[in-house]
Amino acid sequence: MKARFDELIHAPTRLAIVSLLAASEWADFKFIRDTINLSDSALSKQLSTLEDVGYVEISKAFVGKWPRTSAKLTKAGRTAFDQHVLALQEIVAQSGATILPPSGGS
Amino acid sequence: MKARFDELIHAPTRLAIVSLLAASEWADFKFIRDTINLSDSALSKQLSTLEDVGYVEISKAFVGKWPRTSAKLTKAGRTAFDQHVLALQEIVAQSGATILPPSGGS
DNA sequence: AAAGTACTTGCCTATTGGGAAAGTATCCCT
DNA sequence: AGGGATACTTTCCCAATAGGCAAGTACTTT
Repeated sequence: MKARFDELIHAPTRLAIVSLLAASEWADFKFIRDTINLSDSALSKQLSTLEDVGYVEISKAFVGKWPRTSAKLTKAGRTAFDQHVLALQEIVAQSGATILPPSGGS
Repeated sequence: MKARFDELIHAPTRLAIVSLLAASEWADFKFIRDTINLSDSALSKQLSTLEDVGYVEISKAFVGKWPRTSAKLTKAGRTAFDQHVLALQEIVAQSGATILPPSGGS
């Protein structure tokens, strides 16, 4: 896998979102918002951004009577994340730190 | 060592600078500039920023007749970098990736 | 004297991220 | 039915940031 630094993923908030999604299959809005401690509007915008570039898939389903928005990494999103982690590995490796790549693929 | 995400270090350009400095004792201006491919002004400003917060020490010496500006991580800078790497480790660990901390101290 | 080295500083602009608040749509409660 | 709540989305606004360019500083080479 080729290492590719991804500015979009690197930004602190999106790094938190994407790595959270990398750990879970589907994560819903409230969970993400509360986990990374973000306002509704900020999260909404970041998810739209990530969706626009094809890194996340958004699902809007009704659970009972209530709408629930969930997000999941797309294959492209996971690849970009994995590559970004590799890029961090390369950058940080110079200092003596080592980053091992994700063990789980998509 | 406590993990602490550092926004200042996280920014792409400064992450490149700091991890470069983490690998070398002293690095001089031209070397950093050419390695991370930055303009003089941009590097100058970033080094000033890093110096202002106490993460780098700047040395201005004359080598022969020519001035040479060099930079080195301070202890605080190295600590902040190490802690930031740990913070990345924690974030990324959720996804199945593993980051090992730097092996070499200051 | 003119030009080059080695930066630094000021000016400007483009982009970004986030909060606040209003908007949309639906639902629960009284 | 009206009021408030849930679950977001969108608009408005602002503050911070980064980088390029150009000018400035200080000294050297030709």
